[in-house]
Amino acid sequence: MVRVSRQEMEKSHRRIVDGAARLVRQRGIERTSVADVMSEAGLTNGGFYRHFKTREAMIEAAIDASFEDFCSALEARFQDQAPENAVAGYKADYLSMGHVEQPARGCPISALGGDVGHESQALKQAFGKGVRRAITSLAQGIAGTGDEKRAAATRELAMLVGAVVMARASDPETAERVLKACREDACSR
Amino acid sequence: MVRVSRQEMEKSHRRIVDGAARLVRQRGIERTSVADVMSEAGLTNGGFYRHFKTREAMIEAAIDASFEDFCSALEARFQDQAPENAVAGYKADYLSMGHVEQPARGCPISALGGDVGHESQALKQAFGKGVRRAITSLAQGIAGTGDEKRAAATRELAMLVGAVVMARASDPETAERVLKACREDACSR
DNA sequence: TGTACATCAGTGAACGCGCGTTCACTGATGTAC
DNA sequence: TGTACATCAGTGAACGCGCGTTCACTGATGTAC
Repeated sequence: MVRVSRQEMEKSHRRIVDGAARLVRQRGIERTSVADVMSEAGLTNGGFYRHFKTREAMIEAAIDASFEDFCSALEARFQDQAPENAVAGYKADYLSMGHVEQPARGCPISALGGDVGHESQALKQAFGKGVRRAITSLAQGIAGTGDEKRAAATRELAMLVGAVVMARASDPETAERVLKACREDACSR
Repeated sequence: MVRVSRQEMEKSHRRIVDGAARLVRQRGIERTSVADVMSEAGLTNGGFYRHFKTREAMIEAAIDASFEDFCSALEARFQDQAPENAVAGYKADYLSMGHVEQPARGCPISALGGDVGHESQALKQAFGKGVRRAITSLAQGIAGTGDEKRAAATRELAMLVGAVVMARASDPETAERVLKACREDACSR
């Protein structure tokens, strides 16, 4: 089988993007090769350029997909429960060893932030858009008004991101301590 | 000139480690090649293995040197001024665009955290040691007692790290907003 | 609806290129007498 | 202190290897009549 229908091609495309979104969060952007992504999608490397002009274009799609994955889940929390509970649950999940050990489906900010810092302006633009969306979502569950609400959500998110980045980069014992300290945050409870 | 004296060799070693400590923070661990580091030290790639057994051993030395650089500067602040002023000054510098744009001499946690998350246990151990040292230093300037003091310092550091990671990975406008929101932190003032 | 033909999704090999590491070599340094 | 020799810091080329990208090719899909 060589050529597939347009429908099949769209499915392939989605498999490629979804796989890339998981792989970049798991392994990091630089350790995710075109061949890895294609193989994950059940394809071979040669066909990649029917879907993307360059590897960087795929990375951008993967960043977008990661934020879509993650932010839509966060937003859903606010549909299902009271704002305080939504934020509390979010923080508990975010600051868990499960999240630290499984970045593939987790927050793209902690998983990709360090990497994107060394990437092009185009990727930073895509990432910044995701960051603003995450702040907007989180602000729904924070007390305060207008700008101050957004600022408080930004600080909250910064603490979560910093905690998970430190935890992932440290030995397990230090990681646990960092998470624990941040779970005890009295400031926003 | 081919062989140099032991004194000269020690100087070479220091140049290699210091250069590596700057390069990894500037470009990231994966984008820092052995040849880059040697060239920065005024040497050629072939001589590298007189100084380190593997590239990873050099990365570990670079992590240690980065934390030494950074933590000793932080500790010096507490020698020179009152604890509250020391922390306030530290936070202002940390959350500046200057720090965001110049990672080379800045905090290794925000610069390397994302990278080290994908590295070996040995590197995570070295990194975790640095994280604990940074927390200990910062705790000097935080109110509270014992464990709670350390926990508060950890949260503070997490917010700083998260803010700079997000700022570096975002477009400039988003970066400025994130930094500003975190500078307004009312919690620990 | 059927036929003839152009299109193009996917294959698998090949291309340069940069990387970490190895190696034979050089000649000043360090040491033993 | 001088001499003879072993050591070894640094050089520069070479090695495999994995990577992003290109390419000729295949044959089912989509289209025009």
